[in-house]
Amino acid sequence: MNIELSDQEQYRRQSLTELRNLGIEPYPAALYPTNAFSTDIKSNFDENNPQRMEVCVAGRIMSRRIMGKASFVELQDAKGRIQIYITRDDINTEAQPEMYNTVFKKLLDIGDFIGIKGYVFRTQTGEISVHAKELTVLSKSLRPLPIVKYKDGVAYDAFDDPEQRYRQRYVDLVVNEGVKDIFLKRTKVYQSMREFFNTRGYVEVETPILQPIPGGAAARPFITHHNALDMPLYLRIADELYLKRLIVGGFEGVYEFSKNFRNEGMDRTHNPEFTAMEIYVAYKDYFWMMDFTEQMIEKICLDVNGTTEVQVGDKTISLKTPYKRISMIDAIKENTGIDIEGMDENDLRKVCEDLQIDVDETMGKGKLIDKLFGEKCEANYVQPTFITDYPLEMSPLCKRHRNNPELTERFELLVNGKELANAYSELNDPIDQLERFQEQLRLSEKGDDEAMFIDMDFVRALEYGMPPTSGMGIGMDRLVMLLTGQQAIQEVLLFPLMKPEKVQKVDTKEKFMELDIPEAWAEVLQKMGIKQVDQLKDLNPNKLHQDICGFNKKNKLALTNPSKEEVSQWIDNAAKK
RNA sequence: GAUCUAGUAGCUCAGCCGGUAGAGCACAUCCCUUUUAAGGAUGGGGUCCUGGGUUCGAAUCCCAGCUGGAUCACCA
Repeated sequence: MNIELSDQEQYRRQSLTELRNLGIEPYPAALYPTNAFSTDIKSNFDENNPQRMEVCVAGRIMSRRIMGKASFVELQDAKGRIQIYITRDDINTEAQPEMYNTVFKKLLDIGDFIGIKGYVFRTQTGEISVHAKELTVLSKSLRPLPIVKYKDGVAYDAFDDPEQRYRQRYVDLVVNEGVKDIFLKRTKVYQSMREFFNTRGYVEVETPILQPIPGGAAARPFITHHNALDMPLYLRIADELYLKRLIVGGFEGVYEFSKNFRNEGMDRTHNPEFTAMEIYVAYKDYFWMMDFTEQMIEKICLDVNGTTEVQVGDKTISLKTPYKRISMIDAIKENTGIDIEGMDENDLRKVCEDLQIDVDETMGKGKLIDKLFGEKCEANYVQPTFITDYPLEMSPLCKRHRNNPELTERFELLVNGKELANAYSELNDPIDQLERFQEQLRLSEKGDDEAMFIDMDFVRALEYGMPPTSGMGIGMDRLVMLLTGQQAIQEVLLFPLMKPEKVQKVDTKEKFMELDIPEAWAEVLQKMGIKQVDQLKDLNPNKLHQDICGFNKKNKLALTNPSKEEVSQWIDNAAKK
């Protein structure tokens, strides 16, 4: 028996063998003809119909209540749970007379998949259940699931360690109520957004994830290497520049759900890979895009939640249109009382210092204003608000404001004090674009490691001419967080990035035995945590001798203790390896 | 990256001033035909995260590390 397995795992493996001995394959190949889901059975049940509803269901055993010759099983399928009533005389067959007492009661466990054919009825306590007439083993589970019980929506013994939940999301999905719902809603958000774009005739496209120049955003990229071309490649940080090339190419509107990768810190709102949606529409400006964005969000919220209100923590947020619109300068005035209109870099630095905001020499005018806004204003916009007209310097891909050359035609949509969407009237003047890129290069030389690279092909595309265009990007993960009331991005990503689990290498018993260690003692060493023969060579022979003799005594193994000389010979043998 | 905090049975957790490790669920054995966080009785199960140190003695105290979480920093 494998010493690495817990007793429960060993029992389950034993049951597996016994099932096979009884002629029952625990992992059958044939399809199982299910014709009903738990939730549908419950909602379609009609007590007054004298005709029994025959069903065939399949799922995982989540709990068992065994009462002698009769038992109740909670079966969980993709949509929910249904109770199964099983009696000995109903499921035993001539071919398998031990179906109830041995197979069901002894060899099946919580977590196993079974199929049930039977009819729907209501028990004396009123629960709609399936009366089993036939039980089929569909898949044996060798690891015990965490047992989570629910009563009146309260979870008992919830499986709630975030590390285990994210690493073993499959377990989280099986045992924790509501986790699957978040991901079903995530899919609905995508469906709803696609529908919104598709009905307007915009085209979903795919653009490169491996890029020679990571453009379209200010962020540190992941770098990788292409062997055949012997050149560096970057994982995309945004798809903006590619989508605009498509507008140059003559598409009216294009959009993409873009997996982006940014080599930055991780926390409850940042995962190294995340999904943004970006859309670009020709002949529009950012005013049009504000209308478009708020309509889109309202629609998605209604489709997903059936209401325009969402609850995030203790805040209720209304996503009903129209949303407040305020310029960045007015927002700063509104929150700090300071009018920064017309200030130069030095004035702004002084304002920041007066407000005790950390600033440094590498920050240009744009970054200073951004920082000022971020520190003093952003968190105050809980209800959806469009902040408009950002400083030129921090928006190198955005068109200059039609009335003020210091500003750009840009907005961000803030909800719950955080950026949700970002949009421009896109810069389509190729000469201005090149100058802005060059300004970014100067910032980069000044020490701003997020300043953008110059993408000359993108400039060349603009030189062929891009129609006036408005573009918008929205963080899909953040949107799903908002619509599901989650406070951590890890809760809306099926598999958030985690540091790799450390798995200790385990040498086989035989490897220990090669060192002239008797089999019984090899097992003892492994049980004591010496999993690899390499570990032996650094040990003190006296201490090891005492330890293993002590282990023998403590665990009443009744083994004959080896001599000190034998033990030190083991260690010598290990050192020679 | 910094600070704080946590890691004990398959799961959720107790375990104070250092003295042979506990509970509930799960599991095993036996009894029991309609129960529902569902029966009853009995029982098995632990590298107390890892490695050092202090001590006669460490799950407990100290140091370092690993892995989470929170806060901050960073961050379109």
